[in-house]
Amino acid sequence: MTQLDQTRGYKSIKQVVLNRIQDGTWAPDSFLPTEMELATEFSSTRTTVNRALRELAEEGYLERKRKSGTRVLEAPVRQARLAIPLIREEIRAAGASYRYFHVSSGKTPLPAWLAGRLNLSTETEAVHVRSLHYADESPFQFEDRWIIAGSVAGLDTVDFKMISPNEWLVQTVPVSNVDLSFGATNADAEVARLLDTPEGSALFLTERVTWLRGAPVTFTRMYHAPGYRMTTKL
Amino acid sequence: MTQLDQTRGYKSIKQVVLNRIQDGTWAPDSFLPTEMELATEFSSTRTTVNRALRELAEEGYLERKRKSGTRVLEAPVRQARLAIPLIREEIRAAGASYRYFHVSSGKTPLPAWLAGRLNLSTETEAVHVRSLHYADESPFQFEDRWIIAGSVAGLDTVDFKMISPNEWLVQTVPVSNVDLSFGATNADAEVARLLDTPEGSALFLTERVTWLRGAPVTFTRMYHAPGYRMTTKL
DNA sequence: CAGTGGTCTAGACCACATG
DNA sequence: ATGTGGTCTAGACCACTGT
Repeated sequence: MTQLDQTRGYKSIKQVVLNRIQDGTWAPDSFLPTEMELATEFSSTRTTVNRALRELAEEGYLERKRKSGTRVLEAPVRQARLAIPLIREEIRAAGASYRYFHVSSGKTPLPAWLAGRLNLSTETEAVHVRSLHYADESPFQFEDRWIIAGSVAGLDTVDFKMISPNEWLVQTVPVSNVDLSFGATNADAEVARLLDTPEGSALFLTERVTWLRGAPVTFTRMYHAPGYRMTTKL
Repeated sequence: MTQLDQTRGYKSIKQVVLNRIQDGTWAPDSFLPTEMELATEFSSTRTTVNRALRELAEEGYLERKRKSGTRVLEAPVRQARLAIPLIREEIRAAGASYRYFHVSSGKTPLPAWLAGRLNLSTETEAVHVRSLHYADESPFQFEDRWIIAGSVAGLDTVDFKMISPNEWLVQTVPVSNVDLSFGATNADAEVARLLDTPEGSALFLTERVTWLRGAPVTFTRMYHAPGYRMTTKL
């Protein structure tokens, strides 16, 4: 089937295997030869074959199980990798200048819908920050954020008129777990005003819950200005 | 800083390194010891340390360069992995029954905007298929798809009244590359009618270009019914 | 129990980036 | 020129799982 695969290395093995899947040599749901057999065929070692197959499995093409072997997946579970940059970086990367604008902030008990969602008491206090992110003087994103009081040290002393909550949290809570949700929503009167768009415009909406060691730290709704696209390549 | 890391293996090394990043032992923008040094510290080999660091780099925590070494990234470029299931599976997984409905199909030259986007001549012929995917008798997604004539064998003999283009393509073109784009759009009159929603509703929109060996095969716009959410974890 | 992938070791050479 | 990560080899033992 394949010939002259004289280039060496796990990458070329990956490519050959992918080609054989694409051209049907190894049909969906069928099993590949064992690592040992492939190592012999490619005049390589099992270690190298293993890396090639392991990566292909991670990319969603193969399923590997001890004892049974390596199987070609029928409908490859395609995975997209989304990069989630800081908004400042995202805007800069698009070649625009970035500006942060503070709309409002203050301490308040969690609204009931959010307390329920985070599985916290409605008496939990939070800092509610609303802000705008501009790209070249056009509103790019409206950010509506709650930060749970007591979840992060130093929260009481931050002035969100000066620094965006995102930037501050990234500095303060370097690594955490995140739940993301994407959807669409019609702009209500206030969001429309803030984003300088007609009421009812379809906005791309991102919701994000950040957890630190199992406890929620912050919940954010981000409303993107009309026309925003989130893209990915596989 | 860290103690009693008696568990062995590249996974435990990953965990220890992550902990040291989180607790500030290795601050952002600072350099880690070399693989050799870490191998000594963990009583392991460079191969094993290499795997741990390689995976952490792939997950966005580290940047590795020959000669300079391994650096802790300031703001980890968080990446989300989105699973892109077949819509039939997505609906079934949500516990609803799936039904496919054919709206229209026919052969036509590519519209200019699409030809430009795919870098093809406007004289290129394509099959244009429009269809609906129902979840429990509610419209779930409207699919507006062009399939490039000649890009796939057997296209002329398929009856898209019987099989959804997605299902057919998955069977026919097992492996391919995909560009994805997500956004929001207001429902126009026709889409509103098809999805049984008021005109102007904010819809979550997915656009997808599928490539086979560098040539475009199909372009799809998928309009999701109001309320649709795409979720993931980091 | 036996077969297959998962991982580790010890050592080597190579590729690339920096001084 | 030199240091660091990138990868390969050859061999070994282990862990899971199907029979």
